[in-house]
Amino acid sequence: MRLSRYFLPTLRETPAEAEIVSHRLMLRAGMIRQESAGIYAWMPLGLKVLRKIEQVVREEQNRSGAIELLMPTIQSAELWRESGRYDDYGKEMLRIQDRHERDMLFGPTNEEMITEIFRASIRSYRDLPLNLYHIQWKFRDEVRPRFGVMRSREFLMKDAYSFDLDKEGARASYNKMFVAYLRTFKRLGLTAIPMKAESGPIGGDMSHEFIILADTGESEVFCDNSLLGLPTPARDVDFNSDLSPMVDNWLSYYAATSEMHEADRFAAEVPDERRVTARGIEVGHIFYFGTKYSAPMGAKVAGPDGEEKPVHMGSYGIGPTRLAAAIIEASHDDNGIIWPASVAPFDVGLINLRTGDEATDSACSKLYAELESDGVEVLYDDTDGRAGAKFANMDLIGLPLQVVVGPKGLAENTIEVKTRNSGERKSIPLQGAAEAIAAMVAEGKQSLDV
RNA sequence: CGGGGCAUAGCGCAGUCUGGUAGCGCACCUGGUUUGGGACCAGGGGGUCGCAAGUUCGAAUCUUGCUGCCCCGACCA
Repeated sequence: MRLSRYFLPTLRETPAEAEIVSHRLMLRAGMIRQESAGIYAWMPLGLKVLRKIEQVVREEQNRSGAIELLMPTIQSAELWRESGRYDDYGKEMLRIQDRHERDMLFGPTNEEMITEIFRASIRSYRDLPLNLYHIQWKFRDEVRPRFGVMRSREFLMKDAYSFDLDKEGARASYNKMFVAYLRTFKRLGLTAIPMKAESGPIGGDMSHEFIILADTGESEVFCDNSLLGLPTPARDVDFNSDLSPMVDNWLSYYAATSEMHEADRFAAEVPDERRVTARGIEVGHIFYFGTKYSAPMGAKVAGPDGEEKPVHMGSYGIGPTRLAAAIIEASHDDNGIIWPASVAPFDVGLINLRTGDEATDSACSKLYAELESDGVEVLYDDTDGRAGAKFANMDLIGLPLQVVVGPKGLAENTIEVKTRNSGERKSIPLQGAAEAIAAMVAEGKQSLDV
């Protein structure tokens, strides 16, 4: 993409309302624009990031055996009256009426709808287990939205719903999501720690929040330092095998949010030097809720014995919009964003230091074409701005590699490559530059492609 | 929902107390000089001063009402 033809409204100054660093940087980098309290438009650069996050989430959901569908944003109140939640949900639910004065709502979540879809088609345990997910916009009318897309009213959520004949089956489904989540966050360049969470009215031990550590996190968390170094489940993990040893290993270390924290246990179980007390951002939440919806809504299947029973369900959420902000919280410096390779809106920022200079223009054009044909996504700054402004802008939007082409280097047949993450620059020969850069891009991506 | 604050050009702000031609920096447009870490000179465009009523000869400024937004707390992916 040529910057001169792109829509990238960056800001040199920080809008006054932005409190935390991710919000500031997202506004300055022209990723988002607030349209109303807690409601944001995603500008081209932000959308590219969002789509890449979605794609990683999607790939790992699919790998685990979950199946994608797409449910509507607007739901009928009728469904929610069946489960009893229409009255329970409170003001967070945005209620609307259509022209026939039917009660509708903008979905804050989809348990009722997915249960309705399930019960319409599935009758037998032979069709289980089943895990259906979608990535769809949600609306929760938060009392006080804040921190940009970190806590917005409208947000994108991947929500998966598992269906099993019994609790044992549900636990296996739960473990699949547990492992898929570990892989998902790792691929996004994050270290997410599963922490025991409020399990709600069902009780039991099957509810975990996935938390990343960041100074601006909203809640205080406590965990064993050992968790930070645990290996991520491998790409070829067999999701049909018994995953409980793997999951149990993760759960054998102490980790809890402040609501679930037990100071005595923490002190007793975790040696002094391994105790971590930090702030955390919740980026995922998984839980089992049994027959909470299937029973009242009549989602039943026949078991091997021919007897019909309500299915056991779980739900599993990840917020891609929140993740975009969370990744920035975890990865930035004074100059701007530092995107992990897996979600960077472009792989390479190509900077032409002297537009209008024939040699520089043609070297850039050639490099640009070669990289693009190699499948490298390039944002080519072909504008006639000054060097300093171009560097600053490129640092701000945080592309992993910056390729700098100017008359000085070209005089010696070299160009410069800067790694955003380390700040390291090196000159490479113009000859074969595209191949060398493509290799660096591939290497960067591979490091996250666990 | 309780407490606090803000609303003046795309962004950051001054002007409001003490009513009298709506300003500054950045950004934008034109021309020129520049060009390896946010250049310089000259010229220029852009505002129902959040909305509505009121007071006044005259309101960004005073009064009242409304709306939007932000922050702190309680609640949530």
